[in-house]
Amino acid sequence: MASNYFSFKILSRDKKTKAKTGVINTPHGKINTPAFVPVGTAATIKSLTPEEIKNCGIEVFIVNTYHMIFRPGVETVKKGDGLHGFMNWKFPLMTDSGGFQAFSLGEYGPRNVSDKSENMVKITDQGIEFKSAWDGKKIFFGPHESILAQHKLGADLIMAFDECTFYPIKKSYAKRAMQRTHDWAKTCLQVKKQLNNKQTLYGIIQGSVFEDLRRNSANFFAGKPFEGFAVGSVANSREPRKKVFQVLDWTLPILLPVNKPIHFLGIGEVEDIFIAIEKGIDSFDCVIPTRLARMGWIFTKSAGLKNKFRFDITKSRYHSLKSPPDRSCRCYTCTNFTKSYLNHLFRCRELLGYRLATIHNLYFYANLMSQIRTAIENGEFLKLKQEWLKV
RNA sequence: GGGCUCGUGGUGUAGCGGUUAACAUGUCGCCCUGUCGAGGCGAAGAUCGCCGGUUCGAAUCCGGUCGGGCCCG
Repeated sequence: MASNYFSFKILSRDKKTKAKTGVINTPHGKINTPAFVPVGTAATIKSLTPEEIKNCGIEVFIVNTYHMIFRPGVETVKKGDGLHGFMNWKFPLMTDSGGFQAFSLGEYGPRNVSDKSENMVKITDQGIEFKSAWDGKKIFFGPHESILAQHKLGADLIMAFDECTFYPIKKSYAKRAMQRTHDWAKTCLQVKKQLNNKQTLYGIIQGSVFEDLRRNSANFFAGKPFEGFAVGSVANSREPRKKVFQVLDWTLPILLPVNKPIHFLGIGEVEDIFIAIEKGIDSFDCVIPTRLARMGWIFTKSAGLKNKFRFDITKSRYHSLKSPPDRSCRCYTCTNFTKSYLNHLFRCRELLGYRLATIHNLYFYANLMSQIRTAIENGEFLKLKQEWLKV
């Protein structure tokens, strides 16, 4: 175990925006920010080895606590020397609290708009009762359980247990969920202290799409001894796109003066990354590059904003094209294979197709973040943003 | 020369007397933002080789014909 624990240093600030570069130091090495954090749900970035992940330029990824609880079980991971040893990933890691699964695994039912919980996921002031996605067994999961599980998993950066809300939502319910999240946050801090835990704990700001609630939540977390902040329940609950960034406008002015790293949960599209960095965000996690890779979507700058910077390699028009997936890319995939070959692999559902597309997309995201960092350092963030987002 | 089989959307098949002919794949389109996801949804596409007959009704039964395959001489 390395001796240097967490620190966050801001290295440069853009003069015209809130964009900044920095370094998060962890016991497993540093993370350059702004950073993109890919998702390795089940203790793997699907289809890639740790070496391949690293070679894409990825410095950190996030594993899902909820999934580890059921398979293989946190004790098993702990016996395997924590996630780092279990996966043989020697670099920084993040874990999610498990709270998000109340949203992602629950039925999109009545709870959307009412205060009543009538789902297979039952939420109380104590925590969340989950019905296992694998065998239907019910388990209870609260702030205490979440921190304890994340403690055993041993990631460098961990998340406070929160309630991720649906949209649309009644304000009364959003307020209640936020208050619960605050109560749970306090419990998380207590449990962490009791465990003499040295992991870096992020508090998660909630409050849905309501300005006063979000400000309330940001103020609450700004005054608590969390090492970092995360903004939750924004991009994945069907909130109108406009609201997603309004939430940052409401909360970041409160959080930024505290000089702690700020993570934007679930954010992902290229355009969204530029907008969020401009407002002061330091890191993001998102399934987009990896999940879409398995669906045959290849990211390229040349596809442009209107195509969300990607194209579908499975289309018949790529059947015989001998050019690389992305001409301007220097990743392993693009320097060794053609569009035609990837098209073939996807049509045959060959495993290598998923792997090569994932490698490319992660490289694309890591490279994008690197370009953004350099631009911020050179005072050219807005220039780079405009170059990418021009229509 | 004789016998047996098969012929259904681009491709491979199911249906073997009765609603708008089913499925897979392919084509085209849409979707995916703290991963239930090595996907999901949708559209187009066949007058069931051809001709005739039986029947209220035939892709389905019968006869002929053309084409493919197999077997016996």
